[in-house]
This record gives sequence, structure tokens and C-alpha cells, in this order.
Amino acid sequence: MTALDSDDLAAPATIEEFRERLAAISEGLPRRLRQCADHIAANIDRIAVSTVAELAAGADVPPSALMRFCQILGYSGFSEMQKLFRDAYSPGFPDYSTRLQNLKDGGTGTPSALLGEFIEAGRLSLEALAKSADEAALAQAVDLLSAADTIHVIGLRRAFPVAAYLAYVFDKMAVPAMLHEGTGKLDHRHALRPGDAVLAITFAPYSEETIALAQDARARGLPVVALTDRITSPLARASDAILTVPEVDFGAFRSLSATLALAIALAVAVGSVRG
Amino acid sequence: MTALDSDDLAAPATIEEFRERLAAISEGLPRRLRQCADHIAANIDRIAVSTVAELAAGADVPPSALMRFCQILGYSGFSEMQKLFRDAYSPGFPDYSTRLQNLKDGGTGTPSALLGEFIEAGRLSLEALAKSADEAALAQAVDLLSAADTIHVIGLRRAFPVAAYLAYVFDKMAVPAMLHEGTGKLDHRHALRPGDAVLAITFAPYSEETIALAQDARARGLPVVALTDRITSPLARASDAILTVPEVDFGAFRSLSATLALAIALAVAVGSVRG
DNA sequence: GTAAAAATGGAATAAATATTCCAAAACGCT
DNA sequence: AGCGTTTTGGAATATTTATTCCATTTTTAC
Repeated sequence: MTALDSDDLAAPATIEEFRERLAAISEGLPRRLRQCADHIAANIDRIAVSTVAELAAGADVPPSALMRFCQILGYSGFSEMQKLFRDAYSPGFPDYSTRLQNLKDGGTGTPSALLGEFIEAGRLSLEALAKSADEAALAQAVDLLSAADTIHVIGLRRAFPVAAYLAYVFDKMAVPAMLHEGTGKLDHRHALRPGDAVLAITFAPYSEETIALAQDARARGLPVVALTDRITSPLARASDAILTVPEVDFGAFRSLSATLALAIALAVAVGSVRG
Repeated sequence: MTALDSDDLAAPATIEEFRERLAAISEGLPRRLRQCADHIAANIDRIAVSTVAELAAGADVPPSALMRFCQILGYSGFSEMQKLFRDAYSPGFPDYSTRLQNLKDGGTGTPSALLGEFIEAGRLSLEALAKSADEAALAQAVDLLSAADTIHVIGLRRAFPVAAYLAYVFDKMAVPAMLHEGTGKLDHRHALRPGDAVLAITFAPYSEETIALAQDARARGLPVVALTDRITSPLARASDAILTVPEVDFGAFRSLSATLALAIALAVAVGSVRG
């Protein structure tokens, strides 16, 4: 009895069943077959129009591994499995804009409609960022942060996710960084040492703690990089480099797509200069 | 000069062009070829998943007639024509891997170039989300979370920014929610009470703490909603609703645009159901 | 009605694709 | 480390599918 023949039940006859089976078995699969499961799962909508060789290449396994995988799922082979997806292949061409329209048309207030709105908001933000990005400011920000000993990242409330992600990326790239959280009303201001730099993130309504930390750092002669929403932000006068992000709000909530894109680009650039 | 070689222009390169060409030529075609044109026109969305023999049978002509028809349209044969429809099914993906490669190689690029790549990655992720979003799963997730007393949000490492943002949004909407952080190896598992629900977020490589919390909740009969990268995720079997996000990650660098869009949509939908 | 041109069907062939099989490698167990 | 078991890669084969070719039929023009 092996992992391969432990599941010789009937083959899934619907796509829903297929998904379930996939999720159920992929747990205890050996390496190559696991790759098949993952790639298939991630490209379920391409099975109908792909060949064994194409899918195998995508999963980075030999074709025979993919054949085995189909058989573990209960099919006689790839063709039988593919038939399920070819028969079910009804949707015309879900090109992005029509599908997005569908998501929105689901009636206002439904989750799908909301999702459509947020996707669109994110897309618009990214496009606006592409147009408005200030290369000089970005380059300067990279210079300042690359030269620093430790980078102090601060962002609270809605800027906190961005700060947290920056801290994560810096950590992964082995860049010394410290995430300042507002917990317990401690501002950890003593952690700022000569040679360090501050990366402050805040959006309207601006968080006082963030501004205070930036000003404090500035007063001690440390460089401050600001990631904010407009150049008239209170952070502007306390910063040596100011990066602005045009984020589109939908309702009361901001998508953060553009902010994160800019943040990662900044972090990776700093990481590669240092590395 | 015959009807067959009267139109040896370049083959249509887009589906739009294809439709136009079809309409333009079908007028003056002999009987069998006319049948081909009619059947193709009526089944344009099945070209990608059909064989010559199948389409020919549908049009009630021999395969050779259909081959001729493809050639009249300007293609070298059926396969070339079919390729148009197979590729068109997932536009944007062809050059996706090239972009990914650029991003990996681009460590030497300028910060602005990096920013451009991340913007593009975010944009593609959002488009993919628009195409692949599972409306049923989303609706179910909203139901489960709306009915809960307290929503426990957990996401660590790179999923932490998403969890943090969800916690922020829930808080703003006055939805009782608790953000579980892994700090101090405390898992706060005792905080799970009957009537609560868990919203777990994790991406490969999956964080054990997150999975453990989800399993624990499930074992106690609490509903679990998963936000993850593929349905083969280890979270899948511990979840009552599973939302997947097509976000490609480059080592430590994941754009999160699509993930955040989905997360906010979920949170806002839950908030509005609760009133 | 006849001859030339066009269109057609089906059999033959070529190409692509799926599938099997087995030797070699990796793994797990004592 | 040594042995039996599981997993793997790739070459060999089988099958399906696309494509060409040409003899035959149909159409057209006079």
C-alpha cells in the first residue's frame, strides 16, 4: 500500500469535486506529485486548453509525473481528466474588463460588487502611481536609507500594515530595521542612535505619534524619509525625502495597493544597495 | 482565381479581427465552406477545446473541408487558428513569466525600474483576481463571519500586514475582532469562545501557528475562513470557506495588492451585514 | 450538352500528444 | 551500512489528431 494507490475511489465528476479531492490528497503527496497538485491548483482554468507537456513544464516535472498524478486522482489518464474541464468550459472569454463588470453588477452591496470596486480602486491607484512617481525623491530616499545603520520604521493605524510589511522585507533582506509600534504609549525614542534613519508613514488624518517621532529624529540630525499622501502633509517639513502616493479611497477605506508597491520597491532597492 | 484563394491576407491575430474576417468572407462561400463558417461562428467559444473532427462533425462536413476553411481564413491550419483561442483565454499570462524573470534579474536596476515592476506585478495580480474570484466562497465567508460573536484574525510573517489591516478595518466598523500575534509564543487559544469565528491568513511557506490555530478552532466546532494562495494549502482541510488569491511571490516580495483588495472587500461586506 | 474550373470526400500520411514501462535513484527502516 | 519499498525520469510505444493529396463530383459558362 503506497501513497499512490491509497485513493482509488471514483474520479471526481465535477469541478467542485475535483477541487475537494485535490485539497484532500495533496497533503500526503511526495515531492514531484505535490508540485503537480500545486501547479494544477493554481492553473485549474488552463487545464482545458493545455497539453500534458505544457502543464508538466509549468509544474517543473516530467510528463510522466503528471500522468501519474492524473491516475492518483482516479482518472484513467490525462485525457479523461481534461474532458471534465473541456465539457465544463462554458465561459466565453472572461477578459478582465467584462469579468470586472460582472463582479460589480452583482448588485450594490453584495460582496462581489464590493470586491469589484476595490479591485478597480487598486488598479487606479497603481496607474496613478506609475504616472506620478518622483524618481528623484525615490533615489534620494534609497540613498539615505542605504547609508543608515538601523532603519526605524513607524506607521500607525491604517499605515501600520505598510510599516509591518516593510519591517518584514527588511528582515528578509538582512537589513537592520526596527518596527515602532505605538503599544503602551511607549515611543521607543531612545532607540534612535546617531547613524540611524527613520522611515515614517502616515496618511490623513495624520497620526501624531508618527509625526512626533519624525520631528524628534530630525532634531537629532537623523535623516527622515516620509511616505505620505501629499506634499503638504505635516511630515513634509520634518523630512529629507518625501514620497507621495496617490491612493484612491473607496468608501472610508483605502486600498493600499500603490502604497505597498512603492514601499516594496523602496525596501528592495535599499536591500540591493546594501547587499 | 477562385473563392478559395481570393483572401490570402494575413491571418486574424485577435478574436475581434477573427469575427470581422468571418463576417466578411462568409457571404460568397460555396456550400460546405459556408457550413463551416456558420458552425464556427455559432461555436466560437468552443474552438479552444475542440478537435478538427468534432467541429467538422458539428458543421456536418468532412474534416478536410474544415481544414480548407482554416486556410482560407489565412492560417496555416487548424492548430494555428486554435492557438489564437487558447492563448486568448488567459491574456496577460504569456509575458508574466518573463516579467517575473526581469524582476529577479533586476536587482541591478534603478529604484524607479523596480517600482515599475512592482506596479506591474500588482496590476496583474488584481486582474487575475478579477478573473478568478470565487463568488460563492466569498459569499459563504461573509455569512460565516457575520454570524460570529468575535472574529479572530490570524496571519503571521508576510500575511501579518493583511491581518493587521483587517483588524483595523473591523475596528473602524465596530465589528468585534481580535488580532492574534505570535509574540511571546502565546497563542491566545483560550480566547476562542463558542460562537466565535476564525479568519486565518497564510501563504507558502505556511506558518505552523496559523494552521494550528485554525485546526484548534475547527476541532471546537468554530467556523474557519481561510485566505490563502491555493486550494492545496494546508489550511484547506481545516476551513469552512476558502478564499484563494492569485498572487505570485518573488521570494520575500509579494505585492499583496490582490490579497488586500479581497481582504477589504470581505471585511466591509461583513461590516455592512452586521450593520 | 459539353468542357473547363471549382469544390468535395475520403483515404493516406505526417505530426503531435498521451501513455506505459522499466532501470535508476531516493527513501525508510533495522 | 544494507535491504526492501517507494518514487522518479526518460525513452519507447500507442493513440489520437491534424494535414495533405487526388480521384470524383458538382457547378459554371458557353
